[in-house]
Amino acid sequence: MEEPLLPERDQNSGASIRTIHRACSILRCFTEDRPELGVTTISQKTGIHKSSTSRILSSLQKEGFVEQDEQSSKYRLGLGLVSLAGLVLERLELRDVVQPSIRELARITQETINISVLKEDECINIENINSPQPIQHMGLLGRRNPLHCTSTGKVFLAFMTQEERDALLPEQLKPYTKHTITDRAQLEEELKSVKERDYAIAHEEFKEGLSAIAAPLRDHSQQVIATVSISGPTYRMGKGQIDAYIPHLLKTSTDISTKLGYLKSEASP
Amino acid sequence: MEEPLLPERDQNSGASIRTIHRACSILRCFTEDRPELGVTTISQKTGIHKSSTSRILSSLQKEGFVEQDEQSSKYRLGLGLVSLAGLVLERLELRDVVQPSIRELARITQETINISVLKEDECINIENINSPQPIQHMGLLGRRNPLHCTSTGKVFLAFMTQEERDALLPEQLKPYTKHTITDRAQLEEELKSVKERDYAIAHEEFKEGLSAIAAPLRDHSQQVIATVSISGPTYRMGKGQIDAYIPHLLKTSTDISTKLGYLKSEASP
DNA sequence: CAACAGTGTTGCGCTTGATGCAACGAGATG
DNA sequence: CATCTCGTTGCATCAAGCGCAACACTGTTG
Repeated sequence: MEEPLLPERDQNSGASIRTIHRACSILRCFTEDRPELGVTTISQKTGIHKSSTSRILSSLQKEGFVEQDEQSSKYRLGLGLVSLAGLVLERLELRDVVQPSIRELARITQETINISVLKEDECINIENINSPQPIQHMGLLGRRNPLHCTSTGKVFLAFMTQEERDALLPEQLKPYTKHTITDRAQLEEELKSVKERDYAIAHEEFKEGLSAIAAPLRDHSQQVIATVSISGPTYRMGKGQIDAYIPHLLKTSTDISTKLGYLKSEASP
Repeated sequence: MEEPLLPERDQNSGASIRTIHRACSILRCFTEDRPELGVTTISQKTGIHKSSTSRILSSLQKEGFVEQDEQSSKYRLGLGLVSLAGLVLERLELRDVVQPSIRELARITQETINISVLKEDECINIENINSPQPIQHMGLLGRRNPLHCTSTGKVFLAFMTQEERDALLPEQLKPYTKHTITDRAQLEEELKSVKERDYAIAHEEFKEGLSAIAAPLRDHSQQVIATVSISGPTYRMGKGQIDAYIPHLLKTSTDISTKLGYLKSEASP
């Protein structure tokens, strides 16, 4: 309704099968804020005719990818997706490797720990241990976050080449809070500092009241393939607390990187 | 190759859009044992022409639902699925409710804890805490398990009506190990006992060396909507150990059920 | 209570777009 | 270098998905 219509996304190279593209567009309509949607709404958001939308949803329902509420007859994403995603996660041997290390980090910090990977212009959480504390347990599996305003994202950006960064970042950086860095030059400065220190900090740059620190995980190819992060409410993540966490975070990241076959080389001035 | 062709599944009511059904069939080809598949293999498994298979895969790749290995050019499931599944999990308020209780249970038992829901004729793990112990951490998010030979599945079966059970269970129960109950009458006996005790035990009925116990979670409608289970290697789950775990398991399940609005009624002889 | 404004679903021809064929290029293998 | 086998792609065909419009249904409204 209030959202601008998503134009049927014009894929770059080679035509995608239209029906599949449409089905995926429909699945992508569902968000954290709007977990349940009606046919008409989806139709408006995607620009797909109402009857086609209804038929595609009905097909997806038979496949278990969406479910329909008995009463409201609205649609929501289905458990079939969870099964498939489970296979994806199972495939990532990374998850097994990190387990003991992050468990220890979680025990020490009592805050939420996340492992994220880069996927196009977002980072996706592939493993998390939630904070046992009553207030806040943000980190959620599969959650996608922007790059320029999260500790995790800034780590990925910092270890890219300038070209890769330019390809991923838009001209105008979207402000999420009043602390979000929206100036490209300023962001570049920040990233340089991240690269030097080997970790990134984000204080309420993405969400008010949320702070996080992240460090890179590297494998045998010396590439940054993932990040480990600690996140929690800002009032528990003050300067002193973060300074205390940093050594543990860096120890965790180097431990995991070593297990992944990373050999620390001094040849990176 | 060695697998029998999946006939293009004839859905019961109303025709599904063919392309979508095909795409989903292709996605379902990937399993735990075969996380990477080539076009030809998929084509044979699904019975879809090789060229169509290639095109559908290519479309799914553009959507992030599958990835293609650079070298082998084989396909595997993609991270896009994890993002969508994340939204599904987020939607299940159940997950939030159970967190503190199962964390406590994990702390006490030091074994893997799973929360599962019933989806058609399988149970799906929607939340888990892995055992911190070095040997075995089975429970995996999104993992689908059969009903008749798992503690979790037997709980679901035990609290169904006879008709529901008959609809879900095949004539011939598939033997997974030499301990799997394959006789329907014997299973009914077992389920009656599960219903009386309010928990189920499975000793190597699904996988050799794996044991588990499960209890039902009920909501305000008095229905069993999920289960909580403790699983671990059999040598750590002997008779004595299980007897020690049962009270904790039952306490956890009743705690969660209470939070879900379940009111224990004595009126069920 | 009838008219209405929503919803999601469904026959029905039309034509678009996904299909199967076959040829192709790229690696691997002998 | 010939020969597999793999995944991809141009092309003509025609079935399959499409938009239209009518439908059934619910809840609201004058």
